Amino acid sequence: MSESDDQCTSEYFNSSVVRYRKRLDAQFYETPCEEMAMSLLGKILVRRLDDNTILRGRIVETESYLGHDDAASQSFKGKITPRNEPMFMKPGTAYVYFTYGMYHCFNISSKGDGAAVLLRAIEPLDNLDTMTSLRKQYRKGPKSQMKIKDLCNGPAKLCISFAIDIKSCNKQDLTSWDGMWVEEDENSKLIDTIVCSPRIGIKCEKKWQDKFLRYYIRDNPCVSKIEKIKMNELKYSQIKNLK
DNA sequence: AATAGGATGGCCT
DNA sequence: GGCCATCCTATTT
Repeated sequence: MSESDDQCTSEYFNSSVVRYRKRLDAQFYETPCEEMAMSLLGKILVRRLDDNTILRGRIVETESYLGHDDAASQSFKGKITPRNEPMFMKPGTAYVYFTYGMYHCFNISSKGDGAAVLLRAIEPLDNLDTMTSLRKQYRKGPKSQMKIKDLCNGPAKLCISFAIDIKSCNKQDLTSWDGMWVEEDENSKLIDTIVCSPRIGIKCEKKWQDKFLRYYIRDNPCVSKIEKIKMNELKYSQIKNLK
C-alpha cells in the first residue's frame, strides 16, 4: 500500500480476507446536521498520533448543534467568534474547543449555517492500551482501574483517549488530513435501532433544550448515559437519507 | 443507585 | 464576573 493510499483507506481482517475501509469524503459531510449526526453512528474514527500509532473506535453517540436557529448552539443567531469559527468552515472541518477549565470537546462541521455535530461517545477498537495510558496520565491522584467501556463514553473522555486538543486538531480538514479521519464500515449498515433523546448538559430556552437532537446506538455499552424513560426509537433501515 | 460539590481556565458581555 | 455541549470523588440512600 502506498503512502497516499494509506491516507484514504485502511485495511482490516475479517475471515482471513483483507478488506479496505474508505475514508468519508467531502460528499459525506455535505449533509444537513441531523442526518450527518445519525449517519456518523457506526462509522470508525481514526487518529494517527505523532509516533504513528493508529487509534480506532466506533462512533456510538452524537449530538446535533444546528447553528443559527438553535438556542443551544455556540453559533446561535449567526454569532461568529474566534472560538467557534470552525462551525462555519467547510463541512468536515474539526471544531475542538476547551471547556470547564480542563476539557476538550470535538465536533465536525456539517452543512448548514454554523452547524456541527458533537461526538459524545466512542466504542474503543484498536490500541486500547494507548488510550488507557492517555486517560491515566490525565488523572491526578490514585489511578483506579479503567474499564474499556469507560475509556471514551463522554465527549471529553474521548478527546483525552484520542489525544484530541485545539493545538493539534482544531480546524483540520477530516477529508484530507492524515492526523485524523472517519472511515466507512460495513457494520454501520447493521445497526438495528437509533435512540433519540434531548441533548446532555445544555441550558437554554426550553423549546431547544427539549428537542431530540442526541442520537445513540441502542444497546451499545459504550454510550455515555441511558435515560430511564423510553425515548424515541428509529429503525436504522427506515431512516431516510443516511449515508 | 443517585446526588453533591470541587477542579480549573478561556471565552464573552 | 459569570458561564461552561464535563469528569471525578465522596457521601448518602
